[in-house]
Amino acid sequence: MKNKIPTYRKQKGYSQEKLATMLGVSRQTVISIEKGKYNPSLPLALIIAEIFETKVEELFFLEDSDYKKI
Amino acid sequence: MKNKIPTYRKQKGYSQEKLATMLGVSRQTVISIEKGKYNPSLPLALIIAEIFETKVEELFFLEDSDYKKI
DNA sequence: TATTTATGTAAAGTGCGCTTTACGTAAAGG
DNA sequence: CCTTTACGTAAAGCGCACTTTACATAAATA
Repeated sequence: MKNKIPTYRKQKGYSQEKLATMLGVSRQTVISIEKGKYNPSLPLALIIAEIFETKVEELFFLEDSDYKKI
Repeated sequence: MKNKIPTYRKQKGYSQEKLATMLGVSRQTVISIEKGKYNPSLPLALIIAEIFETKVEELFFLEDSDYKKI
């Protein structure tokens, strides 16, 4: 899964740590999600979309590998 | 998290097993997600929304308990 | 130069998403 | 009746989402 979180985050002028605090997760979690190391849970993805005033589909993108994994 | 999956599923005339096959997951997974026993992964949620031609936000709803858990 | 801010990696632990297998129940149709 | 279809519960196992802690680097600034 790829995502546009860094773009939206910088647009708002948030650091990774600031965003982590707003989301109620660790800074490591934000880093790992931005880098695509793993996928956020659904509740977390919904909250991220809420914070950036957009939709989950606008922020996260399935890749071929995602379809195969499930 | 609550969801509208049963409604959309019945609208399409799919059994839980049929939906599970389409999603590439087990029937147990569909049952558990519909009943709210646990949340689908983000890739799975995106694929479900795709199948029902709607958005993740239309299908899944955060509750107070979700915000507290994270 | 020393410190602060922002970003990144690594590694070990916990809980949950999803699987498989098995069993139970109710409705519908042969 | 008997079988099929659809839905449901239970339980054990695996891998990943997320945590915490520690350490590293580069840029900005005092």
